[in-house]
Amino acid sequence: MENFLQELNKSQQDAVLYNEGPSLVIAGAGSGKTRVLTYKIATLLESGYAPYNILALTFTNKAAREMKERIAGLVGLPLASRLWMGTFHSVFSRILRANADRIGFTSDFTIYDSSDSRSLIKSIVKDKGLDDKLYKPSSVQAIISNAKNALITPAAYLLNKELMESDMYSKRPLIQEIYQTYWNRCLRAGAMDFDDLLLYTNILFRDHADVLERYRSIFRFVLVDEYQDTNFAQHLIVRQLAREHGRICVVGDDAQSIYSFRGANISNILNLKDEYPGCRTFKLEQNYRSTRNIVSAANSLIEKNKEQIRKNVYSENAEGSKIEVLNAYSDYEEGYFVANRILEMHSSDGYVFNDFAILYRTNAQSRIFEEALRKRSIPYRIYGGLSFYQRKEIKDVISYFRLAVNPHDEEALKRIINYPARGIGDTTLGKIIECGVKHDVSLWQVIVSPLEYALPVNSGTLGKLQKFRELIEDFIEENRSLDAMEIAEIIIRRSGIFKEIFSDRSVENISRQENIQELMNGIQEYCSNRREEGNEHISLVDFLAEISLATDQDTEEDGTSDKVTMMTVHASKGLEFKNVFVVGLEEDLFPSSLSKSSESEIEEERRLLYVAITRAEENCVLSYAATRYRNGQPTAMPPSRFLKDIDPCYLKLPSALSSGNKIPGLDREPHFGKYTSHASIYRNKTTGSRSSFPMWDAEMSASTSSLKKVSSLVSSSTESEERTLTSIGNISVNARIRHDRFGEGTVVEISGEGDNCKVGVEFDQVGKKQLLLKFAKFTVI
DNA sequence: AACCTCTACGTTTTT
DNA sequence: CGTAGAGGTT
Repeated sequence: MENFLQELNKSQQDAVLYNEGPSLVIAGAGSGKTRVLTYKIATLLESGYAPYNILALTFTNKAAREMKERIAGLVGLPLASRLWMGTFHSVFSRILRANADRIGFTSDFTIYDSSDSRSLIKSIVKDKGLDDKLYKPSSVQAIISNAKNALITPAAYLLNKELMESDMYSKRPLIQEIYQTYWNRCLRAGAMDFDDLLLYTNILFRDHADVLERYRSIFRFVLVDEYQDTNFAQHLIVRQLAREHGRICVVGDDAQSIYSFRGANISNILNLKDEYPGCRTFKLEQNYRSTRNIVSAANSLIEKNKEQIRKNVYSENAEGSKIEVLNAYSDYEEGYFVANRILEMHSSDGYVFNDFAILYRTNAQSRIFEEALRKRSIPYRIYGGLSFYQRKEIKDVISYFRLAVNPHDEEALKRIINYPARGIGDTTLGKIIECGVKHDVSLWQVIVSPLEYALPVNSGTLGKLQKFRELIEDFIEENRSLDAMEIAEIIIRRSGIFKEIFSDRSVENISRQENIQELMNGIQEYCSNRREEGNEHISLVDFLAEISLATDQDTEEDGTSDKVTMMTVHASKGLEFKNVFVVGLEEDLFPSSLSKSSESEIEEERRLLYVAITRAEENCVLSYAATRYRNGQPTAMPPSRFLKDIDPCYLKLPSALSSGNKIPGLDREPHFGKYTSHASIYRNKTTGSRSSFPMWDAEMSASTSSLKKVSSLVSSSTESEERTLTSIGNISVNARIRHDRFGEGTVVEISGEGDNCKVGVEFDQVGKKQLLLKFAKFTVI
């Protein structure tokens, strides 16, 4: 134990060693927060706590996994793996499964992801004959989610004057009714959404004193990471578990609170001392991650916020270089600048690609950087966007899994009742739903007893439904005895998915096959991991429970590959990189146009930038573009106000336009001129003439607009029924082309017409390929 | 029921 | 610009 302590500074030691009462650790960015938590848990274990007496809550699976690994390194895996450690959602879903009967569920309940719940809301709005423009499923979903986070049930909603009046004002008086129906249908389907996991935990603890008592005595010590991101429901769960005995340690940084949009409330951490009498506060202020310059720059930014706990984050590392500010004419040029800068630093400063991250405000920005990096052959990986589990073919397979575990699962059933096609169309499904609603039973119950519920369908349809029922019952039966892997294989074969997807090798099916293969590998891996931990029987339920709370952030990356990381700033929290590019620093993007209505929203955006900058260890680059494609339109973008919040003495401003310490564009309005000249660049490209910017010529020759030109010529040639198969559009046999993936090659044949038009190309590197003109991305050279 | 075309729509962040 | 969803067509 002594040697642990030597690796900690004084304030870290104090925080680790004080375990007699409640404590709050305010941990500045890069101050070794995770280290304190892991050592604290190790200390608790040494001082006699059993691992299962310790509850440690995090916000991401990744954070939980990393911490578990580090603790395993200190005390060994057997001990570490028996800690109650995980995200709020995963830990409490476990507890809910164990006590499901107390709250009207079974332990096999399904977890709806946000698209499941949106789809259910949509279906309810439709059933009630409401206008889905007014009752937009996503807005209704947000309202319901907020209510749940505030622990307001449908019944409580009805009694809540404020909410009901607000719905009246927005001309949507029936929201409560939708909420009530949503609630009932989830209950009937045996399903919980993300918010329910926290809400029902609160209900469980509130209504069942014996259960609460039991968990209070099990969790003799409670630790919570990232407390600034807790919402009311989470805060209350923690309070119920820990306030009485007061053995709690909460870690967080108010300066890094960036999730208020989903109900996180900074006052949970700011007011903690009032809730836990005798609470001691420890501040970790030394930053070990970043250079002095980066820390100072970040400090000068966050100082502009009014709401915060004052602290003095400092670094004793090298001074480091200044934060570089890049200004580009356009979003494309921004991508080009960043890609270039990465290559420069890669070749001259000895960095590997893993040392770089590009952080942006919105996922939509990733596209341009992908393109720019791909052109320069810089390897990259993207986090976020649509996750693996959101892909259609994966959701389909998972839906079968879900039904095998819980056939009442409405969303899963709707998804695959006619996939693969078995003649049960929308009309029949509509009748089943109507029938279920009428008798207040699940869709599955209607299918099992169609006569009892007087389902109005003909005998042919009835037969099809019974065949479907037998299929699912077969899965349910097999699932009782088989392992996750075995049942998964059976389901994929007997459901007809295998036949559907693996029968041919068409372009789009190949990627589906790969995805399903990847899913199977995932199950296999999950099973072997669980076996290592000493479980013999690994059921499908367990696997589903795991993946319904997994995000693509959690998919294992092979640490061997050397790639630039791209992700949103939100996703980067808790990570660090040697070199960080924060891009798109423009008004209405960062800060987002949707977060400008109040000062507190602006402050949150400022914290977001603070988080982004403090990810950097050695170099940080901030970039912005004067024009950017927004909704298909090139739009003038003023630089972000945050650029002038950072003390310019920590910045290296763009040389070309830097006059003194001014940020180009901040104090004047030159963009209109630049913007128009840019619009003309775009025009020039489509008409084929050359722009006057050399860099554009070099970089944009393989642009999407020239691709468009090819395909538009192709379709015009089909219109005139032209069948010259030696040339089509501006492609002809013997033409040289460049393909994004396959490199350069020579066209050897042209066949088909219209959308089926194919070109055979002999590539220099990879041999002959048939390219479907409709899809292939290449340019004639 | 599958396929296609057209239009409308939206762009915040995530367990 | 890109997609998703509706609507129409085979």
